[in-house]
Amino acid sequence: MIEKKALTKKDKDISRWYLDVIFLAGLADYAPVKGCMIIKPYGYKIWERIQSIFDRWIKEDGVENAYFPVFIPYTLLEKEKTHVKGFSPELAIVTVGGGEELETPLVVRPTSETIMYASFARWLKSYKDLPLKINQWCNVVRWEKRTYPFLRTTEFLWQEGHTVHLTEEEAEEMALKALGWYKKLYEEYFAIKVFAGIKSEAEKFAGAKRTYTIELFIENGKALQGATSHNLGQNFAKAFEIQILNEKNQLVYPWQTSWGLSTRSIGGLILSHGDNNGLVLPPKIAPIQVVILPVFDNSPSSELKDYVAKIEKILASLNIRFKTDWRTDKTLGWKRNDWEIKGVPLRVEVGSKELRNDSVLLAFRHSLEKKLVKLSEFEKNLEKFLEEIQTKLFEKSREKVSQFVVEVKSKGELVEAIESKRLVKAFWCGSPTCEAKLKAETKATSRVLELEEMEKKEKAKCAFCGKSASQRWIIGRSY
RNA sequence: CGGGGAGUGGCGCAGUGGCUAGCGCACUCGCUUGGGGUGCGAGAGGUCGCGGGUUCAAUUCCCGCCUCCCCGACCA
Repeated sequence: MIEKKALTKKDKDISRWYLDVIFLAGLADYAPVKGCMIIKPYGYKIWERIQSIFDRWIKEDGVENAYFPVFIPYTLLEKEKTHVKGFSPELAIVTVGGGEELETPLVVRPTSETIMYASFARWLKSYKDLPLKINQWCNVVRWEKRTYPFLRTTEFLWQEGHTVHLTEEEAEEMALKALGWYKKLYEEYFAIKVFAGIKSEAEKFAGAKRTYTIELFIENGKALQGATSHNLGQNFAKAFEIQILNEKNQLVYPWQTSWGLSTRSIGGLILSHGDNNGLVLPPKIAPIQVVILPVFDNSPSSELKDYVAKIEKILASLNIRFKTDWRTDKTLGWKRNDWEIKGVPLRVEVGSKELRNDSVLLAFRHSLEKKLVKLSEFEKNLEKFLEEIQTKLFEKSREKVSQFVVEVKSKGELVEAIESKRLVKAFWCGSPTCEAKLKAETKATSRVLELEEMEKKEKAKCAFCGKSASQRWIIGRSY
């Protein structure tokens, strides 16, 4: 194996590796604005895959897409006090427009609760108008002090779903449903094992009653929040005076949710499956599932062209996303490396040898294994091969997670586990005071209380402060 | 906002008080090669971050400023 020119080894320096992969695979590029990035076509295609999958699910549930302005009057943002307090340190504010000082500064949206709910207040009059389910695919801006491509950029793309319900139960059900979509997206499509559950008081969204989260485990021992879903209670309804008449002709505040998934998910995808040769994309999310690599001298023979056309026809009939690499200005070895860095799940090599005995050479990206198969077998088993890759990637992810999450009982064990870059599962009291102390001493915070754990009520002691605790939380450092 | 580092062709870097500022990668053209990042030749590309000072002469020394990167506190 030839040493990659610029790709750092993943196990040697995961941060450096991560940046190398992003640039070498052509996912993104730096932008002239600090903290912002350019998402290049190959990276954007991944986002489009995510969009098409998720968009289908929400529409099936009756969610409708809409678009609200990127500018939010500052006065509007101030209406929900906890909300503005949570976001004010990271706001970008426009004070000049058309060469003149603006009377009311405009905030570049960090999220759209406020501007949407001001409209909802005007739209909703009756319980018959409910539930209202609106989603928007857009960009948002949060002026973070430290940025990192995909994982934390000043501007990022996301979807934000916002719903309004008559009852608390319905809103809670919606928040959990959205969480379920995210879990499904990560586990079944990204092939990443995740923790789905609830956030602690200290970690929840500014203005929410309750925040649900999807947490990913990353090999450097950190946890990455992959998506969130909030049960907003009636906090925003009260702040924005959303009032409706119920069946008994009483004026009531409805119950709301909001939930989001951002381009950060692409960062999680890169980190979860990538290896020393670059990106590894699961077939269900890969923009290109199969790359055909013809092998020839000088120029391809007409026989080879016909043979490749035959393979292309098979792939098209199976609805496979594929590409054929006819480039002549790059050598075979270069092209192999290129597709490996790009993480294409399956490479199909065909040259005179394969042509002669009616076969194709398959190279599996996730295992780096090669296999010579008859063309007939290729056609028959291709979908199975792709499914197997998908399954194996998920199994691998699950194993990695179980290996790195350790259960601890005492403070000593907890601190030691965090120090040795593990995520911890432990009884924890959930109090903000305890969490602040935990963070000060270990740099770790509570990540999530898994849904299955929420039901449990055991008599135990908090592993950190020793006060009574009844549930096991996942605790660790975060990205 | 605290600590550290760096600004020199597109990218990564070297270098020098003086005459024509280099190297690798990438790029263009020609040939060569092609089953794991091929090799050769020719070529294009630079206000040496900005401003000031010292000097016969500054990319090089001095002062100021700006920007970026890394490490911490804040975060989808």
